[in-house]
Parts: sequence; structure tokens; C-alpha cells
Amino acid sequence: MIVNFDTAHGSALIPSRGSNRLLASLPEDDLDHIQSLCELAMVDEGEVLYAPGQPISHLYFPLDALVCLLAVAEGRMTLEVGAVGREGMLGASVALGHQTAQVRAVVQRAGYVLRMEAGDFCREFARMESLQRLLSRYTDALLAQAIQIAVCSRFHVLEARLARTLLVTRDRLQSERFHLTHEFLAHALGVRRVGVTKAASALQQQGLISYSRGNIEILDAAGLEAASCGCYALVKDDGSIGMGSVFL
Amino acid sequence: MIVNFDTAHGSALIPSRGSNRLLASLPEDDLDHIQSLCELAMVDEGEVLYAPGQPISHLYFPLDALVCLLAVAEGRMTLEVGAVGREGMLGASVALGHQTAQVRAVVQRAGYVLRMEAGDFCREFARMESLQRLLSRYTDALLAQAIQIAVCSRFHVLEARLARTLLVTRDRLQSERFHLTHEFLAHALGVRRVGVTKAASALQQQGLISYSRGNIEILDAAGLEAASCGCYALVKDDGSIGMGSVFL
DNA sequence: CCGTTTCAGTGCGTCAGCGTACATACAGGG
DNA sequence: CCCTGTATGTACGCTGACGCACTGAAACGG
Repeated sequence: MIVNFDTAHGSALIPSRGSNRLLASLPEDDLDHIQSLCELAMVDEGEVLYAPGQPISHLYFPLDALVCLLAVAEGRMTLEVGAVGREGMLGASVALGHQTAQVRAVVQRAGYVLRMEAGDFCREFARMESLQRLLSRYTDALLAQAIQIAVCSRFHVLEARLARTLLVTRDRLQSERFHLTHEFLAHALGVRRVGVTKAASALQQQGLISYSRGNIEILDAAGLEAASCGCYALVKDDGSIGMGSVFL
Repeated sequence: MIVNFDTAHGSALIPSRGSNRLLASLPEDDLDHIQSLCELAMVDEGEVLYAPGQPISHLYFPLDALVCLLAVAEGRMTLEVGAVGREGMLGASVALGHQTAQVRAVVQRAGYVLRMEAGDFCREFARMESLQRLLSRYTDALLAQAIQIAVCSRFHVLEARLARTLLVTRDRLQSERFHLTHEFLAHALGVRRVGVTKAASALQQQGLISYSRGNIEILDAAGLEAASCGCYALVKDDGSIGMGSVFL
């Protein structure tokens, strides 16, 4: 779905131009220029924006959509290596030496995005210093998070990782309730669905969460944080490797 | 150990200025300027250049040294999330929003490095566009590798991961023989030493490698590649996420 | 209202890797 | 030549997660 940007802008229902934090931190002139090259679009839950090995034709700046990045192994198992909301963007690597996607990008929450042609972006990147600096910082933050995910998925038990994922999701969606099936969580955590069921019911029995048919509610955030691994404290926005460091 | 740069330069035993590929790809003026801010130093095997949480005071451009990056979990277990040789650098993140190190940087092979004050580097980074662009590309390449490592350490069995590590090491050191104890490999792979012993003896029984007291020799590189996971093909220099993409 | 789809729960055998402890074995220095 | 430190090999019980198969139950659409 594509929405005409000019008419859409100003509607109370559609996020405004400045609502992508990454773009918002550009100097005003550059911001305007970049946005003039973007079109507003809506993406639906489950939509696949990138697939591993496929060429990257567009870049995306989520406004209120949330996209998760899944690394794929042998075509079957997947592992979430990052997520992109309004604080970030997708496809930056196209200007940094990779023409094809390394990971699968799946829409976790439907919403609006700004979309841009890869070619246009590369041209702007080459001549816009503010953009280069911003992307350096952003990529570095993604790297830090990917490293933490590598450690976490290697050493921490599923129950703790699940707790972390739920807390991160809560922070991103700014809500104690959200929709996330065991199946989806299994893909994000790189485990079987039954493993999630087991871990989730353990958390539920401890009174930390409750869920039914994908509708998850966090009942005791503090308890959940105690049950999670320390990674949550590091990764959350004000943690030492949170996205906060991108926007000085 | 610090070596006077001017006298050292030109010696047949000491790598020349251009031998860091990352620096070498800078425009000549910028290269000269950066190098004027560097001092030549030697680092010893096992030396720890960065420790998690510690401030980053210096940046390093390895010449012939090899440094591996170990993410640390709970102070005990570690996992290699990258390695830096003459194609890369350490500490770039200091100019990108992180004042402290996230990972432990340990010298795997002793050798020479160029060393630079963090403050000097940040100043140059702010005003040197060529450096920004280079760092964007390099950080993106590190991200790609970290993602692959996350997948690999999550889904692939130890024997295949060990094979991959040995092949990568061979490529970096350009030699079929090198020194690497089971203990060291265990830290890199994030497993127990006995696990490495078991996997290594399996590889040895298949006639792919031979080793004794840390002296490893690759006997059958093709066979070892067959025993490794597909990650090796991706990560090696000419693979889709190899470092080749950093240097156009 | 009923069939289909989606989501969650359970059971069972298997296995890789863990923690621990102990046993060799080679290397180099005094 | 012994002695000590480093490097490697072996054993044992444990557990978290795997693969697979099947059941139960709510939601949805015609």
C-alpha cells in the first residue's frame, strides 16, 4: 500500500514526517531533501521486506511500524539479530558494500514506513556527510546489539531469553499487552515452538505474564526483569549498548 | 613495547606504513595525517588491549599482529565475535558513541600495530570524510560477521564450528601450521576445553588435521571445509560477507 | 452451526554440550 | 634428571533443547 505523502502528511492518523528518529536527527535541509525522495507506505504484519540473498531495492524508515531482522540458517531455523522501529532504518548496508540482504526482514507490527529507492539513497549517502556520520553511529549500535544477541543465545537459557525478548518488545511497543505467538517467538529465539510453550508457561506460573492465543500481557515487569538475563539491562534504551547512544 | 616510528620504518623486519589495508585505502594526504598521529608498537601474544566496560584510551591498526574480539558473559564464558588483522582496526566505536569497550580484545598473534590516542582519532573522524566513509563500511562488515557468528554458534555443532575456525585462522595467518591450544579455541568457540579436545580428535582421526601441544597443522583443507559449516564459505575474504567488500 | 485454521500443551526418546574430576604426557629449566 | 607447568585425553552423570507426533481448544468464516 502506498499513500501519497503530501496528502497523508497532516492527518491525525498518520505519523508525521519527523517521527523517524534517525531522520529527525539530520540537519533540516538534509532531512527535507531525503524525505522528498521518500514515499509513504504501509506495511502489514508478516510482510517480508528483505530475504537473504535477494537484492535490496528499497530502504525503509519505519514511522510506527516495527520490523524484526531474522538471520536464517539452512533455510529452516532463524534467529532474531535485531529489530528496527522508528529509531532506525533498514537497508543501510546497500550503501556500504552489500547489494543483497543478509537477513530476512519481517514486519512484526504493521504501520507506516518511509520508503526510498536504493539508488537514490546511495547517491545521497555519497555526498551527504551528515548521513554518513549518522549511519556510522547506527551501524555501530546494531553491531553492539548483534554481539549481545550472539552471547545471549549462546549462553543463556531459554526462559531468561524469552523474558528478555518480552521486555524489549514491551519497551518498543510502549505497552504491557501485545500480540506475539509462541510460533513467532520461537523463530525470534531460534528454538522450537514447544520450547517457547514450556518457557512461557513457566513464566506464567510464576505470575510474571499471562497469555492466550498470542495475546501476551506482562503482569510483573520487575519480576520478569529478574527472570531475564542481564542482557536486557544492557540492550534497553538507556543501557550501555542501547540505541540511546545513536542520538546524542 | 614502543618503537620509534621513523627509525623503525624501512627496516626489513618491521612492516611498512602501508601494511594496514584499512589505512592504505585512505587518500594519501589523510593517510599521512593519520599516521603522523600514530606510534608504532609491538603487542605480545595474550596481551589484552581492551576489557569490557573499560574506557577506550587508544585505537589500534594491526600491521602484522592479529587480535581477536571476545564477548564475555558473566565473566567466565567467552565467545569470539570477530577478529582484527591488517585489514581492520580496533576501537572505532569510540568515535561512534561508545566510550567503553564492549568486548575483550586479546592478541592472538604477536606483532606490530599502529597506535593512536582516542581523542586524536575522534577529532580526525569528525573532520575527515574519507575516514567516516571507511568506518561505515568496516563497521558494516563487522556487523555482517557478528550476525553470522551468532547464527553459527546457535545452530551448528562444535565439530563444524571448530573446522570453520581453523580454516579462518589459516586464511588470516596464510599458513597451514599455527599455534592454537584447545584452551584458546574453547574460549573462542564458547565451549569447554574438553569439548574442543573431543571435536579436534574427531577431525584428527578423519585425517583432516594433526596437532600436538598447540601446534596445529591442516592436512586436508578441502576435507576440512567439507566438515565445516557453510559459514566458512560466507565469511572468507571472497565470500558474500567477507572483508573484501570493505575495500572496493 | 460446522469445518477449518490457528494456537497451545504433552509425551517420549535422543543428543550435544555442561561441570567436574582425574589421568597422562611432553617440554623446558634448574 | 627430576620437577613443574602446560597441553591433552577420558569418564560420568546431568540437563536443556531437539525432532516428532499427537491432542485440546479457541477463533473464524461460510
